[in-house]
Amino acid sequence: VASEKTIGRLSLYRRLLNNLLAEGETHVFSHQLARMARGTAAQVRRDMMAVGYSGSPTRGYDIKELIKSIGHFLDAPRGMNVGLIGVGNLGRAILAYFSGRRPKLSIVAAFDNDPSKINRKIHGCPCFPVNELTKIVREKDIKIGIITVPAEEAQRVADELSAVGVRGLLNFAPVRIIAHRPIYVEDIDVTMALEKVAYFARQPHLDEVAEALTHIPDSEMPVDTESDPDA
Amino acid sequence: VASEKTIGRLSLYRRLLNNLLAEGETHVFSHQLARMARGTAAQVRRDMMAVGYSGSPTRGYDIKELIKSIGHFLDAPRGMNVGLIGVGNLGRAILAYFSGRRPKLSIVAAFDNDPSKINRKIHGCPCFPVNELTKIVREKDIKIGIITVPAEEAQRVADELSAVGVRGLLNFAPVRIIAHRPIYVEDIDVTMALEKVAYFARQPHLDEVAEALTHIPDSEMPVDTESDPDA
DNA sequence: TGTTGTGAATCTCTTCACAGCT
DNA sequence: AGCTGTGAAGAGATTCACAACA
Repeated sequence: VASEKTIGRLSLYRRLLNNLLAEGETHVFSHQLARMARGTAAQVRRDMMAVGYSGSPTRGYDIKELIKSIGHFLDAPRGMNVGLIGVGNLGRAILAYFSGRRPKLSIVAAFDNDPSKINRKIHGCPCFPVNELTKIVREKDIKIGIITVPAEEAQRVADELSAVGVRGLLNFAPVRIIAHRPIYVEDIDVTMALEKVAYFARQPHLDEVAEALTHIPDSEMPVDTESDPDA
Repeated sequence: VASEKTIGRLSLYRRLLNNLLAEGETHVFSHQLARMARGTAAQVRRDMMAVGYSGSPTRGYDIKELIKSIGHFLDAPRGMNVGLIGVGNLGRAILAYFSGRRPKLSIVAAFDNDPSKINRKIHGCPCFPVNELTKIVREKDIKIGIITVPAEEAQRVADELSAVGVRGLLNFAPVRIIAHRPIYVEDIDVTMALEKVAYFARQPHLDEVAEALTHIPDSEMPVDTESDPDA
């Protein structure tokens, strides 16, 4: 078990590694991965400790092997089925993005009440009426729910899902869901994110504020400077 | 200036406070706000220190006043204009959600290349062709960009935006943007979020894991127990 | 030389615990 | 009695810095 932050970064590393692989690379050093992930080399190495993968001091990390190790660590061995509730613009965007990818984490059912949406496939995903939620979640062994319904309905949907044994929720509705049994809830709150951007964008010249460190003069690398401090 | 986490929570508190106000409440205690925000009372009080608002020991916080104070602290006095690039499903979802709200943070222009979308209003927001991006950003004094284009185009769009003086980006594309000048970037990475949920949902019985603490038996409150330890 | 892996130090965030107020 | 505001302690996350290795 690792911290929430580490898990998030591992997911990011994996995506970056897949990109590298697609470009034909075979090995990568911690500082390279760090730069792509906007982090530090030490951080990358620390995260690798969590997955238990070791690189070679000469060649760095073997990309293929590392992807496999991260997969071992992150993914459920037999994958996990996901359901999406609320096929509005946002729901469709997510269906489109995930359709076909990630066999270990596939959206196997969508739910909505609009008759024009139900009983057909949307971006490759079958869509059911919401009143069949319980039935289908059981049938398809859905363990994770993505909530993309309007704010007013989010709590009710969450209650239903957790009652049928769903173990995790990704909630896009601008509401803090109150769970009545142990369940992991991750909120994606666009308003909060936008207000954060507005706040930090406005800070006079905290140019070097956390995330803004993205600005790196190409020449110097953010390697932890194991270099001579007297230089 | 406050930490990223504090800013996020303040944005959340404000939304919760507005809900309370709509329900006719006038005052709130730190532990009430904390429960709604899934936090602790001490945390709430600490965050209040950042905005510099003081409550009364007897009545708690005056909701109206507190909302005003948070606004003072978070919002730019004259507001900030926002532009959205990429009017796909996701872009439309965001336009729909923000249309009309937040006068201090309004989306004043959208951009896309699809001829059927440009030169008309979508959810109340005028839509322009992407090749007019620079011109319109200048004209409308846009300071924040929301990137909802496909991954391949995200970096290019970000470069253009930062070149015209945009100071913050909210990026939905599954790409780590490399900034070439100081600019604040906040990524919303749905894949990462979903994988996080999958990971923690799967943990055997770390029922009490961080976010899962949502499960509160209604009776007992997560007040910091300034109570008698001998009881 | 330049890298990895990791104990130790540092930095940041959260919680505790209590004085002060009403 | 029960709350707020806050110094101080505690937890947690990140970074440093160096031994070990190729």
